[in-house]
Amino acid sequence: MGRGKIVIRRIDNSTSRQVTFSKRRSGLLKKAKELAILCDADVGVIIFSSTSKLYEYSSTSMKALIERYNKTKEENHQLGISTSEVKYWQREAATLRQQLQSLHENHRQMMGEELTGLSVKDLQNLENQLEISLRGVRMKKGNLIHQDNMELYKKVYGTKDANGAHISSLTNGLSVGEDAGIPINLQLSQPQQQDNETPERATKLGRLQLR
Amino acid sequence: MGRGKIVIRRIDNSTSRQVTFSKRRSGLLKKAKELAILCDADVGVIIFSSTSKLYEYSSTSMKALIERYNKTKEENHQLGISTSEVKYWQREAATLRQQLQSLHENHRQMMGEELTGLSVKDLQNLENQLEISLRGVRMKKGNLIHQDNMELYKKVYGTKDANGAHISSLTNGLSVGEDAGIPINLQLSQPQQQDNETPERATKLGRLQLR
DNA sequence: AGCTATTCATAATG
DNA sequence: TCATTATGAATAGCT
Repeated sequence: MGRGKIVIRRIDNSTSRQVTFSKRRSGLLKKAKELAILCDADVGVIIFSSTSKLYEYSSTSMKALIERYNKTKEENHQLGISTSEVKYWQREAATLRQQLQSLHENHRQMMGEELTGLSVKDLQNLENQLEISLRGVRMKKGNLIHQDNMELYKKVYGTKDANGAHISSLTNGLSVGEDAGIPINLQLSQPQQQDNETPERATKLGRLQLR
Repeated sequence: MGRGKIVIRRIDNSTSRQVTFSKRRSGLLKKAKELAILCDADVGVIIFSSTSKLYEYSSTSMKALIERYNKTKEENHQLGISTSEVKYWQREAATLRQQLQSLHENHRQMMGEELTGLSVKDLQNLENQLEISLRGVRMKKGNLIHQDNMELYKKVYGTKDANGAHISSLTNGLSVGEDAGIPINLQLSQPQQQDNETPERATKLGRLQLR
């Protein structure tokens, strides 16, 4: 339909390619409209030019059409595009939220809060765990203080072999039980707030908000 | 183009509408292909017949085309369709995962594990918190045992006023410090595993898997 | 952008 | 649904 037949292959001449694009584009969109009206169909056309400019037509709304398209595809092929992808991430978020909630409840129990609903046995287990934790923490603290002391010792008395009696006397104290009864001789800078001032809630961790 | 001119309006006759749909549909798809090839454009066509059957053409992949379309639209209008919805839920999941990880780390610390990297001050705070928790748990346990005892007492000695000396002697024991030194006289069924058997890790809560 | 000779698409029909 | 054909529409190549 023109002054001569053409073969369907990329038009090399940039200008005539541009011209043809313009003509045929409007032709295509017109045909799409006609089809939609004549045959009561739902038609959508998306065209990106080689320069990435967008042209489109949709008999209803493109959004609705695309969603309909996705839904249809999903049903047929289990081929998930955006819609099912959304579902996937929603499920993911839900799972994570549940885990978070569960862990949060547990955490509150370990903080000594929200203890209602626990049986005596539960409480006993919790108590045992807390004692174990406490021992672990005190042990670690003891180790750390000992290290700090050693380094301080070196600084004060010179860099050579500060081991010997000191180590053994201190390491003895580490298998300790109830209280942090480790002799603190040369503490660096941290003031030991011996006995309970009100500590901030958690060691790390900002506010948690569960939704 | 045909034996006579037609006006563009819905074809009433169902049969000829069907026929026209078939012809024009293939025509439209052909034109779309030609446009894509001739002019180096990215073209997609979606057609739903009046009976909801889907026909489509896309010069590349429809998924890619739709995503490109959405992205372009988003940039222009901030009109978010599926793609941005996916992003929303991805962000949501990422946030939750971070919270979970953070809480999990904190939890491990309260379990006396993963203590490396904490300063002496951190450890001191943790220790204080654990002591507070421990007091809370012991207090609660004491209350619970006392309650159980009272009920048992009632069952054994009759339903009337089992208060008096018993209560005061027990409630005294509740403000206790280091050990769960509450006299247990009449325990119901829970065997008191006095002193530390290995307790299961947490009180509740199954395995946590962070990804 | 227009114009127009041609080709193409398709309405009507069998 | 398929084939044929007359006709109008679309458009390639020019200006």
